[in-house]
Amino acid sequence: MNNSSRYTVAIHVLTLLAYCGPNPLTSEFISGSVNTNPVVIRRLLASLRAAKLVSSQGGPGGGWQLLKDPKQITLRDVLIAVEGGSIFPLHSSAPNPRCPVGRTIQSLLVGPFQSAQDAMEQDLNRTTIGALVKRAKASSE
Amino acid sequence: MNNSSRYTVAIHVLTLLAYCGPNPLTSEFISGSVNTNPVVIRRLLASLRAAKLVSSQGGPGGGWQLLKDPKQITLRDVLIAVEGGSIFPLHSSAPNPRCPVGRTIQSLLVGPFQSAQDAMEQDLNRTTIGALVKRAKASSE
DNA sequence: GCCAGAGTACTCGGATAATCCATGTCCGAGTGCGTACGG
DNA sequence: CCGTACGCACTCGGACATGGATTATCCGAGTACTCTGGC
Repeated sequence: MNNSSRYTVAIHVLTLLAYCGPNPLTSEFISGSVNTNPVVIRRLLASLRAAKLVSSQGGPGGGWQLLKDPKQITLRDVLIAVEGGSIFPLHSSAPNPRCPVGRTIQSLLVGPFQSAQDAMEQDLNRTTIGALVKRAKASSE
Repeated sequence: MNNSSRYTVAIHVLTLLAYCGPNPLTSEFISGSVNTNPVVIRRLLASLRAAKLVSSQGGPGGGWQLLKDPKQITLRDVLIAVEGGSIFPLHSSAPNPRCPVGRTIQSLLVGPFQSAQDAMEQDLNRTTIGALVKRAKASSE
């Protein structure tokens, strides 16, 4: 598993976009909230754009906007957008095929890994960006 | 070897230890099956030893042995041993506390993240190292 | 024949170099607005 | 007064350094077996 905070930051950014309404936000502004570099935000949003969650616009008044209703974006959608495929990557270099365990272990793990990921994604589907925005607004009062 | 495959390699190694019976295996032998460096195996097994899953022995005839019945080791145990705490790390640097989203997002995510991880771990608990060994032996016939 | 001791081979464990990935910095490409000029 | 063309500020996007982390290599510490010499 990639122990990076990409996923958390992605949720943060989408929540911020939804929180600040329909007007576009620049990567520099967003980086001020996340407390990181604008380029990191751009690269992260590029993968979210590939997942059709956001759009980018250049020039003055440009920036990033949501393409979907925040209530329709679940944490599962975000996870898939930033992590791509499986949460549990297999060996980066193939195991030894001459070992009875090495040549079968990957095929044996596909099932349990997929099952565990499905269980997790089903749980993540229960939370939407819209719900996070609602709670954030409630907390800021 | 990518850090992200630590979990898969850990399962591989434990399965191999269980497969090869009670006799200890050296890190060099194990690395031959995983197809990586012996030191990587040692460091990985060090964390499994900290979790009381394996023991190490120096000298001739030494190596690594399981400390528990393979049927009693679940994939969840392995995950906790190698990943430690949470699957979804929060921001590496704290978000901007002056932003209403930044100062609340982390506390808002703790719940959903914990819930999703619980769901995943519950699913991982269904598979044991013993079951993997059984399937590996069945496949090699 | 039996025991003690040294020697040797084997394994883990830690320290140090090399490599890889993520992050940060810089500059170019494109866009939209404002302004100035000409009709 | 109106329309057009130019210039400028702003933003994203990609190319090139930089830093930290992971990995690989090397050497030392400890252990068990084996061989040898003495009793």
